[in-house]
Amino acid sequence: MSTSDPSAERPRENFIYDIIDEDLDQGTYGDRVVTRFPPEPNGHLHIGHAKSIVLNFGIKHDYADRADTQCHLRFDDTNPKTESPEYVESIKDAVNWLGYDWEDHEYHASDYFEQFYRYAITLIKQGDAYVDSLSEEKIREYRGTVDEPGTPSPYRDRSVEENLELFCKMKAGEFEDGEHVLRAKIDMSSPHMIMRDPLLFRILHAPHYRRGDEWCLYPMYDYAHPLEDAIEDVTHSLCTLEFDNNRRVYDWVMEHCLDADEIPARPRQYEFNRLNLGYTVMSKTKLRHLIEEDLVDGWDDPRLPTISGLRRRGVPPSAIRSFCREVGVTRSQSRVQIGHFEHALRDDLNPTAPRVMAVLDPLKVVVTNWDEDEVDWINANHWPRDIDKDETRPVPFAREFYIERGDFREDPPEDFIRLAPGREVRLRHAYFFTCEEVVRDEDGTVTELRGTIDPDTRDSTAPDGRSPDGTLHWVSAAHGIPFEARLYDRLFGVPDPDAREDHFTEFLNPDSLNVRQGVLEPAVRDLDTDQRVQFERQGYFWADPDTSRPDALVYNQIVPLRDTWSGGEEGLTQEELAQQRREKEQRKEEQRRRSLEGKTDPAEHLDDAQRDRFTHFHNELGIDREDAATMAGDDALADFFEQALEHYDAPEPLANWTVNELLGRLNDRTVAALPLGPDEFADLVRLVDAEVISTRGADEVFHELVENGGDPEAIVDARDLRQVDDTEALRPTIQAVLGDHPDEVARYRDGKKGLIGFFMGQVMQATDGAANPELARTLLQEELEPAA
RNA sequence: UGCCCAGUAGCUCAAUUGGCAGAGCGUCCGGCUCUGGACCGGGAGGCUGGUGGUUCGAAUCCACCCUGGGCAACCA
Repeated sequence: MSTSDPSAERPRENFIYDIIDEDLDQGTYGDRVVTRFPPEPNGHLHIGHAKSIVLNFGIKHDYADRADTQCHLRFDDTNPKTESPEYVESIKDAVNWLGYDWEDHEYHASDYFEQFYRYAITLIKQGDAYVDSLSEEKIREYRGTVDEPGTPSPYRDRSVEENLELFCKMKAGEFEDGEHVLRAKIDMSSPHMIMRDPLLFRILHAPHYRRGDEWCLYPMYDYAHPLEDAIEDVTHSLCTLEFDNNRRVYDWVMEHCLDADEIPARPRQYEFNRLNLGYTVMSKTKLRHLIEEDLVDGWDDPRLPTISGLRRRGVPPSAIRSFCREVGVTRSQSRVQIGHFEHALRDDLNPTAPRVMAVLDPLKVVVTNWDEDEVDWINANHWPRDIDKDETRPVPFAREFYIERGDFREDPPEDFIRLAPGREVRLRHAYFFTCEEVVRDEDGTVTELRGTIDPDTRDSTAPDGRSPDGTLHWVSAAHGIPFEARLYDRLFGVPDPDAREDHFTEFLNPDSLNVRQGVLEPAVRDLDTDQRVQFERQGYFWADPDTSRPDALVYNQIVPLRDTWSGGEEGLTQEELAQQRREKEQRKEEQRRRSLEGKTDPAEHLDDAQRDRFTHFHNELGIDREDAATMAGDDALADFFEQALEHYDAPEPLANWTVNELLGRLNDRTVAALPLGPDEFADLVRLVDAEVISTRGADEVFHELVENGGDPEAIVDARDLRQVDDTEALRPTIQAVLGDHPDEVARYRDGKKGLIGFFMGQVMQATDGAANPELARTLLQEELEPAA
């Protein structure tokens, strides 16, 4: 489905939708869902931005029936050196064209400068920020490296008063660029480089395109962005994967700038994978390079992935939207095949582009059994049979017409089903034609074909039922309109021009633009000039909005038709597929070998005290090396384990639970922060050990303990989780489950044995995890295979 | 030798949070009296990166390893 209305398109599930669903359920933000698209106005938008636009505005549309939704267009204009109003206009134009409306939610970060400043004052007063007077170089030096901690700046401990005074002077313009900066006071030894006292403000004596010379103090992204989101009450702040690290500062700024009561409903940042398209480049600098070096014709060159380029090429906005919804929004980096994009274009254009005939590389054909003056006006349908539309146009057939030069071969290969000497083909919408004579010039080049039509085949069928394999498009020589066709191919010859050692321009495809002088059937004159059409058997085209004139038509190829005959450009051949499979197999084998080689002793990295503990766990308690090392390597965890051991002396099950279950639920917390202590933990393990509860039941109890604490046995009683070991008590439940799922039972008996898991799940659910799993499994098998 | 993220069909992604490994694209075969392309039907394709562990049951939890990517701008 493709329409001009973005809200009519179906949403595609992704993890961000899951998060929003969850927040709506929990009421985290009440019924609000507010997203934003935050470009910096320092360049033109491309298809990668479109993915973000479609995601953010798509959420606004998709949740409109369930929530109070908004999507803000925010210009993140905090760097006066690179930004300009022309870019603002170009971006607004692009978002509009894509079909989205930000209503009255157009914002500029530069409008928030006063608030950024006030928040900074707050941070200074709290002791969370300080003015640093180190040089740019020194700051870098002091920051350390990835494996060496940074060292604090000598200015780090300036008094609040001094900081305040200095910061005011910075704003007042009393210093030169780079003399001072404002930094957050976080942790110079953090393993996360980004947390080593990130810069908040720098001095920049540069006029801002909106604020003029009002400010000489400009905020950094890491400081400004969270505040922009907070100021606008954004709920879900979506950005690309490379901002993953920045989320730490994002959260820090929120926690330290906002009031306590604002924190629960504060904006949160989520990262998704950016769009990487094959055979093109997408970075601003690379695009700019192509334009400045005149390697393409400007930002709107139809070969470029820019919005303006795609627009000029003729790509409909609805096709871009559906493409962006089809590509995955995930956290795994990926490169999307250009074929996917082309498929999305064809899918969109197929039901909307009327068919016409055009010959791009004309070869003249003369019908010897047709009168010179006779013209047969044929009523030809604009639409193929599978499209539910019925509009026709008159197409003139006369003695001389053009066909595609490539549709004729003098000595055709085996599977060639087009025209050759002595062969008969079907002329689209017209007669069967047989080639009888080939005319050449002195160079031997074919200049003309001569032959005859069968007058009894005007409606494309023959009275004797014969049916040629090939169908050719054609255009009457006397009626055809000469025109220029511009065929575009991928800009680069390799899928990853930006990821190679050589400069990316080395890989430019010299044939990315191919200009042809063709002839067009006259009925196109009756179509709107901006109507996208299909030239039959060739592709989708539209008149170039910049250069096409009524007396000199120029058509851009939007996308060619899929071509299974001439060796697919996008699809892979069987051999290529097999090759790819082999390569993958080899990669796996290699990885397997290396991963085995790289194995280390789990106790290797322990310090002396930890090693003693490890020895104790392993040798005296009989815990296996890996688990013993895992616990010994985490002092708090080991303490917890030992305390639990005092309460219930069963080393092995306790170790299993500590490592496999407890560690899994811990995430970033330490055991000390949990609402359950070692005694309760030990009690839980005892209950499982004594088979009072099943592991599944224990899982539920454990979940409750981790969330709210409490007494394990009390929870078991309250939830009635005591394990059911009684065959007669369990059998009815099992029979009920089987009775509720007759289809699955049939499929199981048919051989789909994997369904045993499904039945187990049902039984465990029905009993809230109380059923003894082994018994349940046995009984299920008994019931499912009665005769056995 | 740090920290973070990700590895599921050839490709892009799913998998109701521990319970049937699926979809789209591509590919192959068949159908369609008029596009070699559109449309319809069907097939093949998987050791879920690896090894061990926890569990009645693991793509999912734990440990270690392997592979790829990101992070050390007074850019965003």
